[in-house]
Amino acid sequence: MDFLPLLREVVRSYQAFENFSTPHIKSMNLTSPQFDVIATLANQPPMTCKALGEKTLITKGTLTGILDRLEIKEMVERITNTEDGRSQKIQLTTKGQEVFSHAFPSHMKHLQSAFNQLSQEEILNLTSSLKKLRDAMEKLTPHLKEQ
Amino acid sequence: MDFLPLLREVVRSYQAFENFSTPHIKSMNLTSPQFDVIATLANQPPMTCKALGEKTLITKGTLTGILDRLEIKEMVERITNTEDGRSQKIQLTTKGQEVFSHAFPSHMKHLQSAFNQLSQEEILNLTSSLKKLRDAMEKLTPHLKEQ
DNA sequence: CTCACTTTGTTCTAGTTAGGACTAATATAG
DNA sequence: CTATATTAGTCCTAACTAGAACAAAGTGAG
Repeated sequence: MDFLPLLREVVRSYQAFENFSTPHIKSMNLTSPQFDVIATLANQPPMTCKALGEKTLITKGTLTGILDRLEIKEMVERITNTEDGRSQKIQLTTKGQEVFSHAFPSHMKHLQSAFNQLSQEEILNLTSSLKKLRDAMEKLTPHLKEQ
Repeated sequence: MDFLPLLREVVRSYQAFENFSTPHIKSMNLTSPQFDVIATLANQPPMTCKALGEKTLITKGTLTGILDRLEIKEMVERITNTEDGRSQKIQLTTKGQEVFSHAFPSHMKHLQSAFNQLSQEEILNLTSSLKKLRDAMEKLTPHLKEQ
């Protein structure tokens, strides 16, 4: 019945993840959302803002600014969508792909050093327990009109 | 060895928590960090910004702005610290206490409806597994000179 | 005591963040 | 076909976020 310790731990472990992950991403001259966008676009056909937002869990108003900054850095470009005039498609530039090919493996290695400390079984159990908690909350969350 | 599903689930379940919790707090005319500060100050002797930041996991630069807004709303006040001229002590005003006495039980009830869906055993297991993951990351996080 | 170091909180900057108003384009009902 | 509704993305606002530079106050070694 006492869920407060779990609630605190959810918040704290998420923050611990951010504190562990973010400085490493910063050291490669990216922000966390920028890294997220690049990793999502990599090795994929160009996708719309909507699709990109759904995959990264970044809302549209936020995504515009992140894409603006990645465009300035010439890592991403917006191209016209011939199928639908309302939207554009987003894709990595050559420079964006080069950044990805270095930053992604490097960051995975960084993360691995932490996750390594859990057994495969613990990882699986934790994943499914978290999903159950997430489902419980999502079921009760007033929807969120998908961006 | 494949930790990506867990990583995704940590991020997603945290976001699900935010999406579930935040709208309810907003409906009481507070932001999540403001609620957090008020709940931390309630039923406690006045504390310094430093102590408040450590308890809420809000860094000092951020905390200044949050306290400014809570002061404008007259829910919190900064009082001089007679023991140390560098710092002040923060405390709830009478209005802040009144807001807390309504908002806190109401929000706990809201959260309970989600956490209720997990058994006590699941809650305990999840809490300790998350703590283990957090410890693994904190151990490897370059310190972070405690604000 | 005095100078160097540390600590506390504010200020500043750059970047998210969500949500709502808005425009342009598409889809749909009649 | 046409008026209406929906959808995609941008812009705007208010707030949070970390981190670094800063001033004021306290601490400690000599």
